Amino acid sequence: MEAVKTKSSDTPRSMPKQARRKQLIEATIKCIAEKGLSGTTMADVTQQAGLSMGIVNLHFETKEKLLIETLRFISTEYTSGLTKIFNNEKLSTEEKITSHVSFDFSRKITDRNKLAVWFAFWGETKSRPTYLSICADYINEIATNLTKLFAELKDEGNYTSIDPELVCVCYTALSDGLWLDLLVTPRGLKPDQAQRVAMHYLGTQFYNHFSAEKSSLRRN
Amino acid sequence: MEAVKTKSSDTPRSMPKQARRKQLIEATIKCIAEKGLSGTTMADVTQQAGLSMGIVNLHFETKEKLLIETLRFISTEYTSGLTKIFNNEKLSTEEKITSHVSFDFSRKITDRNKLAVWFAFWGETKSRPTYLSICADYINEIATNLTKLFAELKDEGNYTSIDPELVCVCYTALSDGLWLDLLVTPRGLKPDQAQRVAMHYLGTQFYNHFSAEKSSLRRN
DNA sequence: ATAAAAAATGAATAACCATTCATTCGGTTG
DNA sequence: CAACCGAATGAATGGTTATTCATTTTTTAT
Repeated sequence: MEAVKTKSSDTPRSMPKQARRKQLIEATIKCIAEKGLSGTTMADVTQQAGLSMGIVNLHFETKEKLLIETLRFISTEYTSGLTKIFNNEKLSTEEKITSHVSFDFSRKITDRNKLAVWFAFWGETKSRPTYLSICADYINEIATNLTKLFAELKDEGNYTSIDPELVCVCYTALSDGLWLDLLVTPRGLKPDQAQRVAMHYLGTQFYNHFSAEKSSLRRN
Repeated sequence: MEAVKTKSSDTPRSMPKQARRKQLIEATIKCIAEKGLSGTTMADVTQQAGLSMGIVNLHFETKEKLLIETLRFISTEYTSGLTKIFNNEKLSTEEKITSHVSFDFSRKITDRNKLAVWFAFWGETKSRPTYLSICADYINEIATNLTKLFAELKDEGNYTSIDPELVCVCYTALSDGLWLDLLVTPRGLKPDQAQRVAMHYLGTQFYNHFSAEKSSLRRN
């Protein structure tokens, strides 16, 4: 942890409560990425935020609640981005799916700090019901929407043998697994290559909509 | 943590050193699954093993080294299983691939305790070079073998437009993502359904070898 | 300008936890 | 069976860390 991001002087006390909470959550994300979930201390987080020790307890009561809000933050960021695409009436079904994939592999989402946070929490879902519940919620929400999109495209394109639910499970798993590649082997796969791999799969299902020619691992 | 697995009386002092180490590693896996990586203490592990506090330091020197050996244990278990399949000369290429998939979704591998351990360590790879290095090693080893299998099947089946490397990346990511499904939503997807999803993808690539009819999410 | 309220501070506290090591235990050997 | 030796024990130690709260700083209201 080298330099702090934000000095107290940059963040007046008059700022809305919500903003300070966000500042602390972002410091938490950075700390989890740099020291791991098990190595992140209150001192780390507050120092990263450029604030003093007691500040987390003032705004979140306990460390555990800060962690829960951190998970909720990245979950909400993810689902709200996807919901916006899903509800955008200017987009065709095909465009919604393409946007969904682009979003999944956008810089904002595939930032390695955030990927590290996702995996850290996933690794603890078995022991913490609260984490599990938050994850189950966003997974269900996204699955519902995405399955609908695949069902729509199936109708529009007269794809008779497609099972939208299966394609949703498969795409989602693929996307999560590609995130792991981006986290663990940063010098291997790049986000745009990962995106092509995801499109390659969709191309196998909706061959008239998503061409396979752009799915090579190598740059065109 | 309810009952301890092994009483001291079951594990005489004369047992080989290697066996005691394994016993402690297995206790560690159980603890990580039940309390999370961040919540696992030396007292937890030794109690789970039915042994006394100082035992980990006696056999592993430090907690950190115990954790590293735990990651190495599950990595080795996984790669050695796959290597055995890859080197089995009685199997055809097609059978090797099917066996690989079966192994990926076998009880031994999709045990939720072990899945929790995988994700816990993945979440810390960014902050711990040792974890990263262990993961990179097994990933590369498996990718090399699996890509070879896909290249062989491509030749054997005259599939002209397949990119074996792409299929390997895609299958591996899919498999990891399905593990996440098995970990996070245990009441949803079951291992045999996950296996069908994986075969569904392979069926899109090697349609003459892996029929699509067995890829439904629902039971046949 | 002043008082009251709110936000933030950080030293002190209390709980927790990895590690140590003097002692005990169990198995082996002569 | 007695002496020995490696394995195991667990109470004690010392370092770490989450949380508290009396005090200080800043903002807002009058």
